[in-house]
Amino acid sequence: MSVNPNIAEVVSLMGESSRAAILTSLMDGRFHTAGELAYMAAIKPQTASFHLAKLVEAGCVIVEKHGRFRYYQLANQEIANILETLLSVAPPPRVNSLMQSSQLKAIRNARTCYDHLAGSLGVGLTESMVGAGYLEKEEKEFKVTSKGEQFFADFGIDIAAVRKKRRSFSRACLDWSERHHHLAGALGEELATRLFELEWIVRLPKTRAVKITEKGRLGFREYFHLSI
Amino acid sequence: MSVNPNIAEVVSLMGESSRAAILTSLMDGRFHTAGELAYMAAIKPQTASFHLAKLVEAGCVIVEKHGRFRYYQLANQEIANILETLLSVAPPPRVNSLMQSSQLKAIRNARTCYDHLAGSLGVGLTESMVGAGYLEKEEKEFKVTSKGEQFFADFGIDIAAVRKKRRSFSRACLDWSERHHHLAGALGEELATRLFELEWIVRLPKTRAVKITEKGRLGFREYFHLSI
DNA sequence: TAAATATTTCCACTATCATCGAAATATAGA
DNA sequence: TCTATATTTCGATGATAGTGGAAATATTTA
Repeated sequence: MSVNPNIAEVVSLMGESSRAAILTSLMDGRFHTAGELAYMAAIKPQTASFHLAKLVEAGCVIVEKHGRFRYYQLANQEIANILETLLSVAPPPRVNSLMQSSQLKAIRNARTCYDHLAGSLGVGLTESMVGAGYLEKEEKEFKVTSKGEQFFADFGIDIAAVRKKRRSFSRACLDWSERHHHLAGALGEELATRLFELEWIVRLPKTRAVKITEKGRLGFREYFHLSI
Repeated sequence: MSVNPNIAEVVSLMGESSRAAILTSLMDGRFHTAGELAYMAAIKPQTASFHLAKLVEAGCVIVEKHGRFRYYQLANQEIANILETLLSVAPPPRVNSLMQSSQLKAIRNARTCYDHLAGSLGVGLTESMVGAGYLEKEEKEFKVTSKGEQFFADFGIDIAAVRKKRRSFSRACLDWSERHHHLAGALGEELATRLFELEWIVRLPKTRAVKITEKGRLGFREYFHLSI
């Protein structure tokens, strides 16, 4: 229906537990099939389908059809932002088991936030780059210094190409677990992509937590002076 | 799953129209009786009571009993912030009458945000004090300079006493209508209180808009170089 | 063509919940 | 003590909406 998401509608939609579970699952920024989302929200596929239709209708979620699968994803970064904000507002999850406790630890430690990195790692990287003079914190974004331009180039990221993308270049995103800002926007995405490419981090199954590899541990120490 | 904070719980409370009306009424930062809130939300007292109990239970609202009255207030500044954010997210109110249009103008011009000033006046005052070197903008708060200490003392505000309060001293709060930061926290509250005391501003009935008096117009020009 | 899988549509059931009348409780004032 | 007022509790009602069974649709694979 409407191309632009009606944000008020979005908020009321997120108030329902099953939809909230679906959206939270989508916060990893990846595509998920309807069946996966149904499983993750612990509801039947029909019910998930019902909710997903509403979410698509409201512009919260987009869908791509590939064969008999339908892949769902958050519609855009703005939706992810609202969700992230609401996550920071919501009470911390109840910990019922050791399993959950370690999952929670993992997700606080390093996770994807839609398309960029968040958690302790995301904030740590960002602060390291600010400390090194590669980035400068401004009101709502990070400015890349000339020293930073060089750094990103060395790191294999083409700043000029990233700037051309039709989205905000280097937004500051508030981290719910750390309560600090981390790098988001096109540059944040590019950095995350590069780190996956370098295999410094790998995705963990069934969660948006990411794991820092041994290669990554060394890399983060050398390039970002982060001891993991 | 369920290692993520439960966003549904908090959001669903605010997503219901009667509760939203109650909370919006409470955004003026004052205490209101249950009856007042019922009237403002256009529901029967029983219904308001039902909603208020939920809001208290969830920690959104606090209540104080005085005689046969129960005075309700927003629980804390954080709740006010969330509401302020959701208001900024919601579509602008439809203007059905000239009356509403002027009310909207008034509320954009100068209003209370829980306990401090917001709107054009709140942002204007803050920027004036930053420009004059009384405040310095930091990440999430404003620092009072030594020049500022003197200014506030002259203005009748005891900075040392304000610092002692068990709350954040001088937070920066994002303004939904102006999209700029304004002074909040204990100092923001104290400033607003002082301005009411000086009768530079007065509360308007049934709204959180405030009116700038003639005395205020002169005062804001002289002390803050604001032409109203 | 047939079978299996992914997903949706249709439909009926059910639980939830906002609402409000009636009654109960609490307090102030006369 | 009696009355008026403020508010809550109880109980009933009605509407909304999440849910999942059954069946339809679409697509892949054998």
